[in-house]
Amino acid sequence: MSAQEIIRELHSCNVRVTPQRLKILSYLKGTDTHPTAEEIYQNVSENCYGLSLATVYNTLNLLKEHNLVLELKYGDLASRFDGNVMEHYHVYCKKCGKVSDFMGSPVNEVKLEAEEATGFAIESVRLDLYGYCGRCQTKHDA
Amino acid sequence: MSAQEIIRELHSCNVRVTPQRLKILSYLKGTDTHPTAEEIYQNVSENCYGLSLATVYNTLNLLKEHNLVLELKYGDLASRFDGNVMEHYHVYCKKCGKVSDFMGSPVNEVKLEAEEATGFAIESVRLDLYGYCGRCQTKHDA
DNA sequence: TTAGCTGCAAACTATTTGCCCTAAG
DNA sequence: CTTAGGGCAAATAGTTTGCAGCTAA
Repeated sequence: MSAQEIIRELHSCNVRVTPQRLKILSYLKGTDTHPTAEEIYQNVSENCYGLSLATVYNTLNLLKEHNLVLELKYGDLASRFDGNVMEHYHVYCKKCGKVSDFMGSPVNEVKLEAEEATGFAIESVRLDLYGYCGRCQTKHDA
Repeated sequence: MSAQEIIRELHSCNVRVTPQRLKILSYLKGTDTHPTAEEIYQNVSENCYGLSLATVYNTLNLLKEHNLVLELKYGDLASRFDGNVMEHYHVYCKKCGKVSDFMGSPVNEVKLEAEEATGFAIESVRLDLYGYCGRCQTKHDA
């Protein structure tokens, strides 16, 4: 995703474009490692002199509100962020903490069931699968 | 679920039975409100004089490790806990924060797809649906 | 008897906020 | 030129931990 496209995305949300926001969002759109705020800060700082961690948090909250990024909370401490906002799911390794994306069959039926059963109007879904990644499977001592 | 049954559950995990643990687990098994640690503390304190919040946290962590309770983290700050550990899903109201249980079709196919696509060995699933509860649907200003 | 638990308070960590200045529009 | 945003440091909130006395087994 080019810088121009990202600028357009920000404009379309009536969000003022700043170098910090541009770089943070670009970074997130260009990785699939689901970094934490701290990791984003480390990486983006490299070409954004003087960037502060508070700005990273503020920016992530802003982007989140406009559905430009996803926040993923796992059992561990720091939230992880995902620049891919298309419906997709995640697998989480209980041993090493690795998070991988996974495109699965949409779970629309479940959405409908939920609306009927609970009376909620469902807008979005989050599906996480917990287990052990290939690397950790052999050596995991439950 | 009777106190006797809860004691048996704790024993079967080689967990020492204390009044605090008994009361916290009983409370969680007997509610479907997905309380936070603070709420558990408030409620259990009423008939457990001198209970401390740290004990609530320690106990919840212990129960979690033994899969006797589930921890649910949402966008808001405090984790919520669920004493129902059978596979079921949750709907979360983006307006008022209410969390309801929902028994849906098991998503086993998705589990298999994920194992094939990612090479992970999947052990458990968490499916959350986000939207607006009946009460909040009429008055939500997106 | 004794390993493990509790309560308390202090520590810790992720995240948020207030203030002042800079920069986007 | 005007107002939102950035940087910094201090504040906050949820959660964890160290320690000393207590208790379940």
